[in-house]
Amino acid sequence: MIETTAPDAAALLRGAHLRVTDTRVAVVDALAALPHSGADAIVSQVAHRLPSTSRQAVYNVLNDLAAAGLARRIEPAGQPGLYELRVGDNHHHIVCQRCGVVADVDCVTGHAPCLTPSQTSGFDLAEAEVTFWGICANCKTTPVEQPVAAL
Amino acid sequence: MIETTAPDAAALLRGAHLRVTDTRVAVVDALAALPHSGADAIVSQVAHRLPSTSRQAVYNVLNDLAAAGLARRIEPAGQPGLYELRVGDNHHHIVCQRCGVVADVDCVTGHAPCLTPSQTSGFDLAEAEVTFWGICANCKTTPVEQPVAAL
DNA sequence: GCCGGTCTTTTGACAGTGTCAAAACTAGCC
DNA sequence: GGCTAGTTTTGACACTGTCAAAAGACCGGC
Repeated sequence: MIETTAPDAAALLRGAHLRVTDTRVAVVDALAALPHSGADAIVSQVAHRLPSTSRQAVYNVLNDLAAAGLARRIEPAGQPGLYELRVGDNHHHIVCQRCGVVADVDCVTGHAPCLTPSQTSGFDLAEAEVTFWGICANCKTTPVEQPVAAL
Repeated sequence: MIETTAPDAAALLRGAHLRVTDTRVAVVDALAALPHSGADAIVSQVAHRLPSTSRQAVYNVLNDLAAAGLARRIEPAGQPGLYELRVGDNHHHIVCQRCGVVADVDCVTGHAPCLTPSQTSGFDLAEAEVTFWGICANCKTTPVEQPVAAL
């Protein structure tokens, strides 16, 4: 499913002053279809529509999207970088320690108590990132298969 | 500096039921001297004392230390894994977006308001990890040189 | 003090993720 | 239609970390 080109993919790109190309539209669609997926998964997804697309092109597009603020890159420890289209809203992530699946968590407390450490060691604070670790509902009911991240 | 073998390195290892070897003591000392440093930096530091130490041995030791709970591995996005000896106390990290230097931040609010997201998407929550991003005092006063290098 | 078993380290190779560079191509605009 | 700058392709490479097997070192028992 979701082979359809979202009509707003092009608009999204234009809005960010990025040229609208097949590759980029396909990557945006892939991101919409597979949130929290790695570059590799995006490459596969894009390949369904544009088999000739190179891995490099996808990396370029993902970097462009991230630079333009259209996508966000997250990188939970022990996993390759993941990309998501949700940006601008301050949300966090919860990662399954067993299977690595990632879910969104809306900003923990509404405002941002965590975002103001008592001592910043002289840093100019730009943002805070919260990652929760746990076991997902699916893994809770399933015997151990293969751990992804150990902590 | 700090070429001295900390007298507690051996004790630390013994306490964790790990054999006390030169390599391990050297790695623990290196971690004490260079907190928040990557495997590569540890290898270099260890090489001062034990030039014959292989990269692989250091990786082994670091993994052993982490597994034994003596060290903790953190992995800020865009950087290789970093190790630190501080464990057990719930502290977080602030990372310089420009030079990559990492500083400790004691637990933000004393207790843990961030550690209880409203909705856990069915996850069994194990722990929360907070990473702050900003510009360190040093980079604030210096024009841009090169992004995320090491110290 | 010596011996043996087990744990560590060495050595060399390899896998995954991501980047660099240059040439060919294409979208957007005049 | 034609031009120019931005994109994509292709191929190679760097970095981080892991795997495997043999050699070596540590620790406990005798």
